[in-house]
Amino acid sequence: MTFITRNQHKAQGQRNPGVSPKTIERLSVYRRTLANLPASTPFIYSHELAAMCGSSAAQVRRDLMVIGTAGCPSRGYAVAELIELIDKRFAGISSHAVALVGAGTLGRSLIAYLQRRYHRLSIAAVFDKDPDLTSRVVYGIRCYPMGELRRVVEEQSISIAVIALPDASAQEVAEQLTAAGITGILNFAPVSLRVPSGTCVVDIDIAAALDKLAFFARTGRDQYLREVMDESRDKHGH
Amino acid sequence: MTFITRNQHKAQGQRNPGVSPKTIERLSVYRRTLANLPASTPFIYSHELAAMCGSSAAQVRRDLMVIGTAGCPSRGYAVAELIELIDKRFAGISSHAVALVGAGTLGRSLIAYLQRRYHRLSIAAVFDKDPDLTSRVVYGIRCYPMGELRRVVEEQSISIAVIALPDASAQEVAEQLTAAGITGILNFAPVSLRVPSGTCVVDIDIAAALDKLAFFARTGRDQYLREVMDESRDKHGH
DNA sequence: TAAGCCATGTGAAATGGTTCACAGAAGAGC
DNA sequence: GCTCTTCTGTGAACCATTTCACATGGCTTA
Ligand SMILES: NC(=O)c1ccc[n+]([C@@H]2O[C@H](COP(=O)([O-])OP(=O)(O)OC[C@H]3O[C@@H](n4cnc5c(N)ncnc54)[C@H](O)[C@@H]3O)[C@@H](O)[C@H]2O)c1
Ligand SMILES: NC(=O)c1ccc[n+]([C@@H]2O[C@H](COP(=O)([O-])OP(=O)(O)OC[C@H]3O[C@@H](n4cnc5c(N)ncnc54)[C@H](O)[C@@H]3O)[C@@H](O)[C@H]2O)c1
Repeated sequence: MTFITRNQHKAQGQRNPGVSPKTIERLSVYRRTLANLPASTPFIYSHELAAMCGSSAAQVRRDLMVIGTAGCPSRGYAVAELIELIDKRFAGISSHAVALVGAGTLGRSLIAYLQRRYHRLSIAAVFDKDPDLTSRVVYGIRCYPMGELRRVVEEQSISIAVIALPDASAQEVAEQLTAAGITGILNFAPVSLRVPSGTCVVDIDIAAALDKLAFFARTGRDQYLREVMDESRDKHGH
Repeated sequence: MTFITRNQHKAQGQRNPGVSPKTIERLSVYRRTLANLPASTPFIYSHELAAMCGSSAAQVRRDLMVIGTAGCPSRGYAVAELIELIDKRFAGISSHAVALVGAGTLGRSLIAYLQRRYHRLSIAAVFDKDPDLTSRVVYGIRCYPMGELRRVVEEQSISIAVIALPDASAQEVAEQLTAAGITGILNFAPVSLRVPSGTCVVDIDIAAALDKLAFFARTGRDQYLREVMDESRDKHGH
């Protein structure tokens, strides 16, 4: 959930010609959904995957084009092969080690979550300035003082960091991170980070998400009417 | 951070003719940014606000059109007036009380966050099935057993809920919520919720956000342009 | 009062993303 | 083997969002 949208997203380099962020996000969801499938489902149709992911069949097929699809009519896609192809598309290049900065309420919650449920990337190190936390082990991960950031990031070839800091510290720490070689930041602080070219920021703004929800999820029955009216025009293919 | 994108978002009713979700999200960010401005800044230019929010001047002006702008050349926008206009656009919508379901690791973190830093909407009640948690007060908010959901939601006119539950329980609880009258759900579980028409779901998918980051934040210096991606897509019911 | 400057508000163009619609391929039934 | 059905892969149409570009008008300076 983010919002920042500077005027980038240009060339995206030669490396990934025109793969849209939306597609990448959905591929991540497809990957997770496929991995949770029981072994009794070796094949899947685009419309089935779409239903499971809240997407549309055409959208799924279009997304799968970027991984070089090999679906077969009258059978669909081979689940195992699909997972492999998605992984290949995501593979390589950046290291899989992630740094987390800020072991407060949110930070600890994220450690618990990512350690437990997520396997492509994992938190390799936690940093905090609070001496009560540093040099301890938080949810099984070593928490370092900020002074060690550069060293640990370099030693472990970390290129991605998560910011879970008080708003006022976020910009300052973002600068330390990029100076240490971080090229991707997942930012939970509701501030707009200014980072050098070449660094990628993804913001997760929970307050803005709630506002959006409040705006669109109006109460009352005229809402209901609206949806019903929409459905007359809503084909919802397959 | 989400992904789901059924074919809704049509007319959006007569009430909000064609206000895009992106615009609403950015208005929320503008609102917060303006509110944090020192009193010594009574006026602001679109390009200044854009810089603070990581947007562009044209984007800001375009967004502000939906609130009926009253900027003045050579002075910019009156900050107080802008906040008031944004509030008016958001106002009258749904009740400002939010229910949180699931007082686990993430749930408690969210309570702390929303109580402390966010003022437009606030958590009015927490629900959990764990008897150790219910009937207690968590971070200053009463935690009810699930059986009281319908009663409390009705009594307090709650229309928005946050789901912070184990993945396996999310769908089942989403159904209880809509049955109780909830029309908007902020969903942190990485599952695609199926909800009746008229219910709006906003997903926050942290794993997908990290994958997206890993994909675009490749290491190396051939990436010249900063990449910023966005956002959440919302889904109304089927 | 006039001239220069600069920012707003907004059509219009550009870009990005989704859906449509159909050709072609593969299995099922006969 | 032929036909029927149903799905994939994809150009093209469609829709949404962003950016451009400029007419307009307020403020300042002289
Ligand atoms: N708690 C949530 O659920 C939640 C949700 C959304 C967004 N956020 C945002 O996430 C951020 C963190 O929230 P939180 O609730 O975890 O805050 P917190 O105060 O609980 O934790 C912040 C941590 O950062 C550490 N810290 C502070 N300054 C630092 C610095 N300069 N360098 C290194 N470490 C430093 C502190 O020691 C503390 O451990 C905030 O910006 C908040 O707005 C939080
Ligand atoms: N922890 C995080 O930072 C984080 C981040 C992103 C997403 N998530 C997702 O958020 C969800 C919750 O994560 P968590 O770490 O807080 O889990 P958790 O296990 O710590 O908490 C879950 C809570 O839900 C309650 N619960 C379980 N089933 C219930 C039911 N049927 N009705 C009512 N309450 C019920 C449990 O008693 C528990 O208190 C998960 O889907 C997780 O994938 C968590």
